[in-house]
Amino acid sequence: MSRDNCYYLTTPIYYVNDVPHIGHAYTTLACDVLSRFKRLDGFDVMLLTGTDEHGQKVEKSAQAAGLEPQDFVDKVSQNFRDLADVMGFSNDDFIRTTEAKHARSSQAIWQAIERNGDIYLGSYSGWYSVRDEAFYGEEELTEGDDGKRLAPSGAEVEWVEEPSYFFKLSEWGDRLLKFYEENPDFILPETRRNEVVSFVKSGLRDLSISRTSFKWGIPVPGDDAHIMYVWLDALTNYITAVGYPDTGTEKFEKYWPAIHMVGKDIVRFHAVYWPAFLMSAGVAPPKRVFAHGWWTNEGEKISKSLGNVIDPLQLVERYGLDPVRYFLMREVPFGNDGDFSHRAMVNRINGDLANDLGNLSQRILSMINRNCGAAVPEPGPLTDSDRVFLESARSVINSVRAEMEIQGIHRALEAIWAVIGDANRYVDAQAPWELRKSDPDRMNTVLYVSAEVLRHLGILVQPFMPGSAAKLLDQLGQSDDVRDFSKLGEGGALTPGLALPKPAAVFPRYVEDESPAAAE
RNA sequence: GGCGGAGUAGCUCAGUUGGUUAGAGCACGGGAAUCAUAAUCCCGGUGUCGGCAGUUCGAGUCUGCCCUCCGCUACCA
Repeated sequence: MSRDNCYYLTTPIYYVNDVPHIGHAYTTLACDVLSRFKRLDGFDVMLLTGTDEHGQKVEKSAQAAGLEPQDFVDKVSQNFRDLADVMGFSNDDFIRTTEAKHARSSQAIWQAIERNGDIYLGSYSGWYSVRDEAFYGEEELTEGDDGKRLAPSGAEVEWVEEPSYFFKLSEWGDRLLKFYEENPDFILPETRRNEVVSFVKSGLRDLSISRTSFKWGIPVPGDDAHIMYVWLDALTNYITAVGYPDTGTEKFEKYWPAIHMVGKDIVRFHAVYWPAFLMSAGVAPPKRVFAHGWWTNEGEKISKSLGNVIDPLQLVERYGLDPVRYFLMREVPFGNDGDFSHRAMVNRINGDLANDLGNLSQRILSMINRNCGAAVPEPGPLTDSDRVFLESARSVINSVRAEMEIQGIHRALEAIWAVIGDANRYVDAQAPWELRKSDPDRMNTVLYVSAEVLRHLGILVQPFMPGSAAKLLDQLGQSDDVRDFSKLGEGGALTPGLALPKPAAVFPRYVEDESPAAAE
């Protein structure tokens, strides 16, 4: 069992054959935000991402590129490390399934499953699509223009008949259902859980877990003619990274089991096959599988053939990193599908960021800068409304924490933004610009309270927008060692007299380029 | 076909175990203010809560039927 103050979160490992797109960025971003939150909250966090580098498709792509598979994957896996860099991801490790330790781990889990009597040799035949890495039934196929048979996805299929090892998944149905029953939050959101439960209830078939038709993979222990089926290989990365098969190590014991973040398309692999593999191998199943939704682009489904794939690097270039991070986490209830549009993006940037939070910090800090000698003012006695306002900012961490615990990322942001709304109302109601002449002491108090709330906001916003939050906290004179959640509340309160730098805009407005050239 | 989810203000969505005049944000209209990134604040909705019927003193919230959309899954020609 993992320790209470440890938090292990994984992204799927990304298939190197893909070019990184918004879906990859979105999954890892959510994990990054959750991880940063936990670190600030005092947890020992391990965030894992990486690349899935085996399989027939990779083998063929390498061949087409005139490269050895290893050289090919070395090259393309770099794309995903570059993405992590641009997006500011804070992953603690980047695993690659071509690493030696992963082959050892995968073979070990195979052997453990085998010892448990859940593997047998049989043979598999059927129509197989290399592109989809899936078998199809005869009736699902259509005929293409050239007479070739096509999968529902449009991919070509070929008749494959080969010996294969099977995992006795059919015998795991009841145990899986019992596990879901005893762990109602194992699969989130609930709608995905329902799907999985009904899938398992409908009866499971044994799972083919090896191939002989290609070589680019991890050999089956004791039978080199076979390589391990790509999903068993891929899923095992989650325990490889914490040291499997050495389960007695500190690393394994404190981190495993993990929370797996996945796209809704791969829920079954994570919520059915994977726990079954693990239980068979005598390893604890994951803590949770959270499946998020997909993005559309300006209302349209995203597809390569439509040519409307969203490149996260371009988004960052156009809107800036933190606005993109904020938008992706705020715009859509996490778990639902959502639509990306330029208009919605600009609304979030100018509304939530520039107007609400950006302008709030600017108005508070510039009043302090101009009227309080550029230093944190000395507060006088607090009024009831001061106290209520301060308390709401100090306690919002409780609801934010509760939401983050169940991956309610958008609701966590809503709670923070409610404080921002309160803050703007507070400043308006107290009108420190009038107090400047009528009651300077009271002005000092109001600005102190405002700045103190702003400090809380800066701290809270860090997981979502690390760069912007840092700028804000810099302007409040907060050193790096006073920015974690233990400093929320009265204990970390601003020290009167602390000199503050000249304020500068943290969230600039997005101004549309109105030039004729931009109108295309 | 089966299972599941959804259908609430122009848009995106909240609405605990059925109970006072159904909410938020955005958008839109009016006003105030001028510390601030032309930012902020206040005020403004006669929404058939998909439709019909029912249970109830009372239903967005429960029951039945129907319509539409989505997801998972099965099968047949």
